[in-house]
Amino acid sequence: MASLEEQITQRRAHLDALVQLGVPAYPNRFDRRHTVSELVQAHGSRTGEELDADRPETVTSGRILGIRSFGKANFLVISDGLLRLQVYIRQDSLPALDFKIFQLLDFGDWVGVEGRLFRTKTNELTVWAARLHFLAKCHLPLPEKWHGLTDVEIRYRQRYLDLIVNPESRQVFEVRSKVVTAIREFMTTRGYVEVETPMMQPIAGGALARPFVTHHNALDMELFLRIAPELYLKRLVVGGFDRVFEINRNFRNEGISTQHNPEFTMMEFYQAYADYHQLMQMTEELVATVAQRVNGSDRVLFNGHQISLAAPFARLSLREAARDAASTRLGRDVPMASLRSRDLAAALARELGIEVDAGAGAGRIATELFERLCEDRLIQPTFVHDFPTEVSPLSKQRPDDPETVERFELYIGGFEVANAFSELNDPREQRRRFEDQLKERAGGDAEAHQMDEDYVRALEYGLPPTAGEGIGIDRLVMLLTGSPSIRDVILFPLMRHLSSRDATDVAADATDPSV
RNA sequence: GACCUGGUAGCUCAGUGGUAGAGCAUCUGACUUUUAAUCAGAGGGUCGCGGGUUCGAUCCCCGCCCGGGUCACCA
Repeated sequence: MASLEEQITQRRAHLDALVQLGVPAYPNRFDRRHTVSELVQAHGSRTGEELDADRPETVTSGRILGIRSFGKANFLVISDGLLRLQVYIRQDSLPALDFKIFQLLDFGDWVGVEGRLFRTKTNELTVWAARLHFLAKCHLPLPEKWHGLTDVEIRYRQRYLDLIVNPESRQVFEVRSKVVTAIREFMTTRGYVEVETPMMQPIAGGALARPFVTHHNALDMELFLRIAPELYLKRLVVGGFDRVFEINRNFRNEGISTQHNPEFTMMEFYQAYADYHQLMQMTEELVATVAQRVNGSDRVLFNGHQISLAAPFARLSLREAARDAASTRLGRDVPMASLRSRDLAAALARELGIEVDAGAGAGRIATELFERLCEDRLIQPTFVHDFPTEVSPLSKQRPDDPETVERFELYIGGFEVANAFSELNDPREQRRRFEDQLKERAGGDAEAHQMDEDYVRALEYGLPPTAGEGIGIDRLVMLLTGSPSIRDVILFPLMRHLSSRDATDVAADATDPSV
């Protein structure tokens, strides 16, 4: 007996046998006193003598990840998903029924255990079971206990399996949760109010990206999944929420890569009376605080790089970065003026072998040069600031240079982690910027911004001086967990459909009682 | 979208133009402090799917499906 079907049949037979013994197949509750993790944390450092002195009793539970059987003496390894604990099953220490239950258990089953803690001869912390309770059946064989599950496709499609057998995967998502908690606390203690704004929007605004389209039946209305919460959050600042933030998903209908998932989590926040300089400072503080909080260190190892997340971060102007990189590449001094004139910039791009859109102005070309020449080299945290106005339709210009806006992006590990700017709050200038975007849209740029009349109207009521920022949570978690792919920090990353036969899934057949 | 690369037992992986292999898991037996338990035995496969070449294909060729990576595009 060994094929998958046979193993499933065997496991079901074990469950049927339990029912024959009068054991409930699916009991409704189990009153556990301690989790496995609590027991390990409370007693993991205590000696056998100490345990024998006060004989701590417990009622605990978990999934069986190991069975070692010696006939009348047996060991289980149970896990609460985080830590593991051994259980000693001795035939003459248990009621006869409980021992029969033990004999019908399979790897992966859920059990409850009552007993006292002790240490075995090999000094392993162990529960000496006085009672054993059956809690739920695992009908399917688990991946191997030693190598775990390494097939990334199964790890992503069936994350539950990954979590059962790969503790390091569980750890990543524990860290992710702590990151969100730490950020939320960081923000709320600074007086930011957490809000929720629409994810279904009639105009997908606030970023330059292609949206997903959906439809509301009763209203017969086309809607877009949001690409950013930005315009709604700023409406709230107009309404008097002078510090707001939101942590939730954005959706962008674009390519997938190690750094891009179609839905991703962003923390976006707005602060009235602040400008982008203050946000740089706050961002340094936030990143270092969160790192300390979740890892106990502001240093991380990412893709083989030791990265220091301690403030202050490097600061680099976008055009200077592009000019310096271009100079190095060409072996001559490229004058800054080359990035300010459309014709000179286009010639420079040609010289560097970088293609740019025919309609691109000097600002877009300079940005393109930066992205192509500099971006992936920014391993240590770096604020790249002062973006061209042309690529920043919602940002406020520098008073001394209208071609440049007060905007920065934070790069760590070679990719963008945050994007922030002083918010454009002049409604007439905003309308003009939207109109420029409409021209680009008419020219075929599907990512150009649409006109949002209500947003302009909100600005007409008056947005105080405000700075805002978006921080990519997935990417921050990648850095803090050393995960090279965004799919490793998203519980259920988007995957293609399997064929209908495969998607039916052997498991579905196996657990269907009608089969 | 282009290129590179992978898909063999429940899992981790070998392998070959001539009836398909290991370890773990499974099943049978032994074993009252083991821990990747051990020992003895047994079973388990549409070699991703579909064509082609061949006396014969898991292997060679073509197409497709599903992953992973690099680039392009984006955040």
